[in-house]
Amino acid sequence: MVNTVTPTQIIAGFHALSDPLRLQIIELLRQRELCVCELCEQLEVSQSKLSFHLKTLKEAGLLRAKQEGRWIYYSLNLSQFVVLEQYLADYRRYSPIVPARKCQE
Amino acid sequence: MVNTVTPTQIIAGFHALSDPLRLQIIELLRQRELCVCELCEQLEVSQSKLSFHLKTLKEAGLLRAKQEGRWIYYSLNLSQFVVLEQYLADYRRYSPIVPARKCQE
DNA sequence: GTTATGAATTAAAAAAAGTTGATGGTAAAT
DNA sequence: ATTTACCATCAACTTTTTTTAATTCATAAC
Repeated sequence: MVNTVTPTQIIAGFHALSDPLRLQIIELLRQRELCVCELCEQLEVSQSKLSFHLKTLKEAGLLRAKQEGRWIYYSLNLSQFVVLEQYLADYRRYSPIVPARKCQE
Repeated sequence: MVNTVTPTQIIAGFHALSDPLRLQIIELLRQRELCVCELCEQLEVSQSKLSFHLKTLKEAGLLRAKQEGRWIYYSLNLSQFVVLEQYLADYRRYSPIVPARKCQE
C-alpha cells in the first residue's frame, strides 16, 4: 500500500466533520448526490454560506463535485470516510492498556 | 442498545480530533496513561496550554482522568473512539450510490 | 450580444477557538 | 503550620473560523 495518510488530511477531515451544518449536508448527500440549489432549499441557508461549507468538506476530501451545465452536483467521497474510520480503528486495535509509570520514585 | 449518540457528542469528538497538538497527546496516551507533567515534558508545551487541550479531549469523552496523590493521570477512553468510528462506518455502509435527480425539467 | 440563473469568491464584521501569564486549589513533604 | 509541587482556572489578548452581503464568473437562454 502506497497511500500515505498525512496528519494534515486527518485534521482537515475531522475538522470538516465538526460542524452541525456540515453534518447535515453529509446526511442529505448520503441519500443521493444533490446540486447546490437543492441543498440550499432543504437546509434553508444562504447560497454563500452553503458554498463555504461545501468547500470545507470538499477540501477535506469528503465530497466530490461534478459540473453539469450550470449545476454543480455534490456527492460523498466514501473512500475518505474510510481513511478517517481507519485512523480511529487503529487506536482501538493497537492501544495496549498499560498502567502508568508512576511519576515519583 | 440504549446508548443514543447525539450529534453534539459527535461534533465535540471530531472537533477534539482536529488539532495537531491534541492528536499528539492521543498518540502518546496510546502507549500508556500519563500524568500531566510527563505530557508537558514530552510535548514541550506550557502546562496551561496542555490543560486547555486535555479539557477539550476530556469533555469530548475521548480521555479519562484519574487522580492519584497530586498527580492526574490521563488515558484514552477507547469506547468513545468506537462511537466515532461507528458513525463513520455507517456512512460507508448505508450510502447508496444514486444518481442525482436533475434540477431542470 | 444581452439577459438570467447557479454557484464561487471577496472583503468586512462577528463569533469562536486558542494562547499566555497570573492566580488559586489541593495534596504531600518539611 | 509552612512550603512545595501538580494541575485547573481565569482574564486579557491573539488568531482562526464563520457569517453576511456584494460582486464576479460561467453557462445557457433569449
